[in-house]
Amino acid sequence: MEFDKNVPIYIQIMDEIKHRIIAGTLKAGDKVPSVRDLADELKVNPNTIVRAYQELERDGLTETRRGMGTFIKGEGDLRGDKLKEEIGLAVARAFVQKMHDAGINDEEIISIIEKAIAEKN
Amino acid sequence: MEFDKNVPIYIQIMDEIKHRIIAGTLKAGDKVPSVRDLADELKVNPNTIVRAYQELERDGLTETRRGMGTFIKGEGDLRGDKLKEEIGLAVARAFVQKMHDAGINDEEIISIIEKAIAEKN
Amino acid sequence: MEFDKNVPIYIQIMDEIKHRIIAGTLKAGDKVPSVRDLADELKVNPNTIVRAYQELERDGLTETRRGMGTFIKGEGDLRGDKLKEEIGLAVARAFVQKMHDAGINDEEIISIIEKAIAEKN
Amino acid sequence: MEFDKNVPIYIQIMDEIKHRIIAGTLKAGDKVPSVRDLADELKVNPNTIVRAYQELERDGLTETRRGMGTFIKGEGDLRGDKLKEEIGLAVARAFVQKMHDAGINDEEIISIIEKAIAEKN
DNA sequence: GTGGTCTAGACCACG
DNA sequence: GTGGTCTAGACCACC
Repeated sequence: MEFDKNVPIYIQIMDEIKHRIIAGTLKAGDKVPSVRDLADELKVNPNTIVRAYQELERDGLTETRRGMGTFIKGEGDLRGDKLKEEIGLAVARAFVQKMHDAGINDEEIISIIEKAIAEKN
Repeated sequence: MEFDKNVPIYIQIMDEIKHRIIAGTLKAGDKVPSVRDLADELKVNPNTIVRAYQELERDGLTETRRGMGTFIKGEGDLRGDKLKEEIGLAVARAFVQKMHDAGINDEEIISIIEKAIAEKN
Repeated sequence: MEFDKNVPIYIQIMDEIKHRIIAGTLKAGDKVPSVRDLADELKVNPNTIVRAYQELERDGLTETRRGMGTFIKGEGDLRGDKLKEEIGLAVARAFVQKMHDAGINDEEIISIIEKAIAEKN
Repeated sequence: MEFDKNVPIYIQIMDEIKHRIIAGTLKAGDKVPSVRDLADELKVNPNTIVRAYQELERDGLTETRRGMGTFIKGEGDLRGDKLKEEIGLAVARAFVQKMHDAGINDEEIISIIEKAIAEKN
């Protein structure tokens, strides 16, 4: 895993975990790597991992059991699909707001998005 | 004007200027407020305004004429519409990237955007 | 049984035993569940149960008889009522201290408590 | 300021700030000492102060303005009295719950509290 | 073994 | 000057 140096590493680790939940690689009840193991693997300081895990817990995505490790929290409705929807919608709302602020109207938004997508492929 | 504390104030000021150009409040040749005036108006450190103006100039949107102030640069194609397109596309590109990272595919992007728009109205 | 993750599990298990004594479910001379049984029941590491039992014994609430198990110790004054009083007073002392620290005076404490009680019913 | 070594220093710092808000020593809009200054004063690592301030912000009690410092956030209703009430009630709720769990009824709670208060004075 | 906290000291962007 | 992040390494309680 490579880090974008413009965004805090702990945020990128959180994102990675979220992506894995969405992708289904991590499911409710699964154990996440221990702080030390992941720190070694990512060549990152353990404190950085701790912080990422703590923030994930604050977000209600994981649960830590003392002395046992950190686990994906998934009581029924926090499955990948739900999370994907949540994240996606939150990001989309911010995006639409930004576009409106820039004086771009709804139809223009759609057409610009399509342009951006076409461009990427 | 209220600032989003997650993004540098000078960036937000740059955005504000751009929005005014798009909206037509500021047109090519117009004089932008003096550093001191704008600092007072926005209750912000003058240095912050200076930096915003410097970056706007670097972006080719303004030009400073010695002893006269800072002006909107308007040589032909830097009119509002062009700028609007430019900003919009840049924001859209970042947005599409973020959605892809989250495992959301192209059709889903469109549908989520439509949902976000509908929700706002 | 669900655990409050801010307090050690072995403490919570001790509390549970104490509550059972107060409630009368466990009486002097009764045998406490075996370490293995309780560990299974509570889905907890056996070491944790061992520690809870050790501390209960240190507190004089139980005694272990070699090869026979752990029993509620009941010599005269360690009946439920006495224990209830003891626990209650200890908890109350800590509570009053915390409220004083927060700048809440004695009358306010009583009135807040009454509010909290009313709220619960 | 002396620290109780059983509770995290950053929590104790948070409590201290809360107490000062309740006492009126810190009012809405006031600037809290800079991270470095407070770290020097308390002979504590700056990171510890940073964490305390960040958690206070998460709790909505303070606001940090980039490059300017950390300030008490107080839009109308988060004055000392309100906070006092909030903290007090939260603590009281937990206390009442604990007492009920221990099989102590409402009247007993009041009488025990009075005993604990009398004992302190 | 696990996570939680702290120190010491560094570098960065922002105002 | 300010806060934000990170590393390196330590100690602790808990399971």
